[in-house]
Amino acid sequence: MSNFEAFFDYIQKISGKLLSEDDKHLLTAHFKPRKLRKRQYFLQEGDVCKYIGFIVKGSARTFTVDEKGHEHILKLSVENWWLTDFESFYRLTPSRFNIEALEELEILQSTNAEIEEFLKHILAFSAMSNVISQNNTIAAQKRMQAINYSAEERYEELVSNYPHFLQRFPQNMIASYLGLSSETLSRIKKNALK
Amino acid sequence: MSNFEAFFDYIQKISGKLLSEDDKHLLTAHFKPRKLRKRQYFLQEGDVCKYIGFIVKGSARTFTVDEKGHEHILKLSVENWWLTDFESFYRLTPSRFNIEALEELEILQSTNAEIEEFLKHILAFSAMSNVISQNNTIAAQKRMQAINYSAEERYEELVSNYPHFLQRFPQNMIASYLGLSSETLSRIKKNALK
DNA sequence: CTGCATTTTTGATTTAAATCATCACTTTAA
DNA sequence: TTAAAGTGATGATTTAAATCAAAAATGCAG
Repeated sequence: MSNFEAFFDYIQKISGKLLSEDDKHLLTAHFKPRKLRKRQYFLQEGDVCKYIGFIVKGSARTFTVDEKGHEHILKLSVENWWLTDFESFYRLTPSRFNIEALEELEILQSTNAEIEEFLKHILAFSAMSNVISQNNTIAAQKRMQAINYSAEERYEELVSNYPHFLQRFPQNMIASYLGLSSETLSRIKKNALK
Repeated sequence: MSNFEAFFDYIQKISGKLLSEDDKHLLTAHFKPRKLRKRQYFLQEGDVCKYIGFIVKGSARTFTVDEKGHEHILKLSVENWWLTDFESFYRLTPSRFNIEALEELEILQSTNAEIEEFLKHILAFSAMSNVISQNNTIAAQKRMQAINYSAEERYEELVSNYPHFLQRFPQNMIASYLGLSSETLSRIKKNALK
């Protein structure tokens, strides 16, 4: 199934190691293909996030709803990204987040217990996990700096890091992701053209 | 050496695994004790962060200096925390950060190449590394939410997560860590008393 | 204990960004 | 095909927090 080919390529590329035929069979046996329609929820606030999904096609947003009923997007996810609430997934605690498909979404999903097995038995998988952990740690460091950035600076950072997001997601989603009102983002874009 | 006892305890506690005598010898042979005086730099902007340090005693701050010459604290670190710029340390790229001792600082330090060896040969060490990665990923998720928090909310979050920081660090450092001016923090504290 | 540094508090003013309101335009759905 | 909902732009107003300025409190080195 071509879904899995992209997945295998991804693992091999990130880890720098090859998957054996046995590895591939093990992954194919335990990662379940799943489709979600636009607006469908992968995770709802209050539920334990039992699954982690590898995005084959489509996109999703992770968001919270505050006391005033306002939504705040924490993450926008696209192809070849992992989809989960790591805290809830690792610790089996109820999630504070919602994860919703923004477009028709195709994922390969698995459970915590299965992931533990892959880590133990598939060399490329655990190497990939380490690389992703490093990347996450680095991304976290960068994110921490964002507190001190102005609206313009946060926008500029997005433009340079994820330029394709601007085409792919509506402006109000981008604004929410940047922690801005959509009016402010609209004005920033106008000024940026000059 | 009692320095190492605390370090071993930490590894065993976090990993949930025991260190063998061989493991301990390997760690003792490669982690070098080092002392830094107050105000001394562990890392300067522009340098590659060659070391990772485990804090035995004391505290440090990780900060950047912006174009206007203003300092922004990204991280405050205390006993039993790791001290490094992970991006620079993992990727061997010049760092954008400064790391400075805030108090007399005692660490056990090691290099990237040595850490790789520990990960390969010491089961408890690699288990610890995985747990820390999970924690980092979760912390990163939480930090991302901070963008949407008001000054008060960020302060309240600090109070509940790291209450001892308030005793240990001067208020202007806390303010910088929260991304606030020290005047604003002073006013928040006054209001919070009511 | 004393005098100077640093840190914290307090007040007045400015500024960046949110909010509120409206309009135009485009999808989506009935 | 028409209404309804979603999206984006723009202007007026409000608000949270920064900045500027100066006084009080604290901490130390001699």
